Amino acid sequence: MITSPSSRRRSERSRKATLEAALGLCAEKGYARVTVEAIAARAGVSKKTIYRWWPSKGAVMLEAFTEGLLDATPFTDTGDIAADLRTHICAAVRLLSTSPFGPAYAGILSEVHHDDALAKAVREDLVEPRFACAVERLRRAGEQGQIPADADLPLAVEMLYGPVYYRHVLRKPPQDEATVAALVEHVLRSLGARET
Amino acid sequence: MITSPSSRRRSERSRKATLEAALGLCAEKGYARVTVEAIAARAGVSKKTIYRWWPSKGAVMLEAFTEGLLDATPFTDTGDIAADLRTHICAAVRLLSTSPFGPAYAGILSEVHHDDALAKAVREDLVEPRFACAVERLRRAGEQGQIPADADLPLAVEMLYGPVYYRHVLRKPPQDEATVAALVEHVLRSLGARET
Amino acid sequence: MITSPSSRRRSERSRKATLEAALGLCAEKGYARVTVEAIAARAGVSKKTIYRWWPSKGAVMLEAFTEGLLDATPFTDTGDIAADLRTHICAAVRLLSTSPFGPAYAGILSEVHHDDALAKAVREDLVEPRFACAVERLRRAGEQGQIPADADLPLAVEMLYGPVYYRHVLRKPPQDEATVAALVEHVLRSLGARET
Amino acid sequence: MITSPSSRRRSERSRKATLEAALGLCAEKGYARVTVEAIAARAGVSKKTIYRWWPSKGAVMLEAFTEGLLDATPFTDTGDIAADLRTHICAAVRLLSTSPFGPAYAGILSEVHHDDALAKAVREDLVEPRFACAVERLRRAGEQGQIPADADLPLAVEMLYGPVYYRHVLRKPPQDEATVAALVEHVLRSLGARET
DNA sequence: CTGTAACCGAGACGGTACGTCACGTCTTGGC
DNA sequence: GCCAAGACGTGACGTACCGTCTCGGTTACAG
Repeated sequence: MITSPSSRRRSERSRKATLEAALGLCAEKGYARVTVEAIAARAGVSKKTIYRWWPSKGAVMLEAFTEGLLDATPFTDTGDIAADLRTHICAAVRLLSTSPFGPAYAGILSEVHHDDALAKAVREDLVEPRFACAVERLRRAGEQGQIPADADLPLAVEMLYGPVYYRHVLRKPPQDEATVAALVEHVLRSLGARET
Repeated sequence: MITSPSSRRRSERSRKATLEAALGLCAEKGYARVTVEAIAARAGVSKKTIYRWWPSKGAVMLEAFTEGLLDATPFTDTGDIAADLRTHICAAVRLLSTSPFGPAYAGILSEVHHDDALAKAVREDLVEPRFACAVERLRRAGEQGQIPADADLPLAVEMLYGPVYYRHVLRKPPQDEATVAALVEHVLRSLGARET
Repeated sequence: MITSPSSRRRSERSRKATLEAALGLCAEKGYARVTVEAIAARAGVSKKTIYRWWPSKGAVMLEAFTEGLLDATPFTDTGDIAADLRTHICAAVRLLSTSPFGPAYAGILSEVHHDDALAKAVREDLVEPRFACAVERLRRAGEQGQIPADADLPLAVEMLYGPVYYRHVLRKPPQDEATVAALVEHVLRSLGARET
Repeated sequence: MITSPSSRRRSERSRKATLEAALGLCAEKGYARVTVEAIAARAGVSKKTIYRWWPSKGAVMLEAFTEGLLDATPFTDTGDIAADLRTHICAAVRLLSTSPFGPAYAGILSEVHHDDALAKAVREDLVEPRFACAVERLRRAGEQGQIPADADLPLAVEMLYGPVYYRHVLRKPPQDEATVAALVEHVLRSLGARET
């Protein structure tokens, strides 16, 4: 984690209020217009306290975003790889279409380019675990014979997530369910999966 | 264009110097640490002049980036759709791996989320024209029977560009040529193209 | 004069419009808020033209003020020195209470401290001629026996004008007629004049 | 005072450094060329801090000037009204001839015309207290029979200060001691004082 | 009676300073 | 002994004018 995970002395009240204020302000004024000053003021917390526990606004937002993210996009295994991928990608798209999570993640990504620690935290705490989950789910599909054993699974995952990021960072309208379904179908077909 | 494209009286010298300074500073200190003040100082141009012709730092960078982009990633038509896509995507990946263009584009994308005018300019002047070129190239491939006539071409283009954006915004290592080749092959296969 | 006195080619229309705009703006927004840009815009004249004929805003204002001043505060000689001084001082006080002349003169004085040319122009074109007139009027009064022959006339003039400047620069309420009358009477008495 | 006189948290170090820098720069480059930026830079203080405690450059200068003024021009009471007035006026003239106080006060006066708060502060904190002192000193002289009981004391004070302001704002050479002596003598005589 | 040169309006230009904002650090005093 | 409150130095923001400088267009003398 980018934040020191805990301290006996850390005030949970301050932590909660800070994260809540951060997301709230993000929803109201957009990520870029949120300042540490404003978060502190809204949370009734001093700037010093924020800087004590997080290195930057991005880190606050990442923690807030992550807390909101985890249950929103579960990886299920119903035995139907296409359906599971559709479910997962749809959930991700839906989350990114939702305020404040969409703007928050966009903002976090925008800081990734000049904040090495944040970049590391995003990749290690957020992206790679879920990437690995997706690969793992495909691997099981391979074991079940739904896709060839030698399929290039990381490439497939990139082909799934890529268009989601593409639309999000360019602020294009997010995929609807049919588009997600087509995407999943194409990706599976590109791996040489049997048609469903 | 986000800038009024011309004014008889506009000083070409100032324009050139500004764009050059913007890219130079971006290479040296990173997009986020470039300020309009610094661009003005380096270019020997007044801040007022920059604000007269561009609404924001992002707009300056976009113009500079666009000028550098256009010849770097041409769309060729050699008759071999796979080869042409490889060529194009490789060029794009290579440009994004190159300072100052990679950082510049990442920075531009980071402003897209809070700058509507810039978002519009990026989409209309940069993304959509090239997206359309790619679709058009695929359409011709369809006419030549290299891919099915009813293929979902926009989806294919998103599957091509998506992973490039995905890696770029997450600061993952860019694709190498083999990965690009695999990507292109998978996308074509997902469309139902005859194997080459 | 601080301005080059004339040129055959000089546009009288521009000159008039400039002076008028300067006084008008001074009345509306106060001397300090008047800018050369605004004068030029209001007068329908280019900044270049203003700078061609006047070295500074203060010089424009001085010319405008002087044109308005000269007939406003004549030196009469009715044979009664006390009455004539009252008339003159009252006229001066009244002019300085009048927009835009009061603010304009206050503004000019405020520039005198950092503009040597303007200081010289104010003294030579405005202050000293009128100072000399006052001394001369007192000298004639001395010849007529209204005040002693050896009176310190410059000191007397300073005692007359001084309080007017004092109130003006401190933005105290200007003298009313009775106060002017008392002032004149005191000054004459201080010179050893016979009581009237 | 134009400034809130105190705040428990205000840094005395910053306040001192600011006032000192303001006077120093005023001496070196003249009031008009002093900028808040330069004061901040020289004092090692942030502009924000200056604007937190003073509303304008003029207010800074006024505080600096006032601190320097108070002991420079005391009102003594030796029992000899003429001598005391000479002493006081000479001290004032001398202060106004001294850098940076002369330029500073001239500059302050120049802002009085477009800054109502400053005008009020100058009058209330600077001019009127001293004016009242002078009237009071004259009143005691009246009690002692040095001047008539019904003399117009405020008018007398204006006749004393007026010429000092007159010369100062017009940048005429300041009065020498003999001129001050003559002025005082004339003013007292104008009140009907017994000759000394 | 027609060049041609000065003047004109317009406004872009390189600058300086403005007054504001947010940063991240530091200090104080109350709980 | 922790924390809110907020002052502090720093530095960039976007704006306003400065005074200089081209631009074309117009005007009015001089050849």
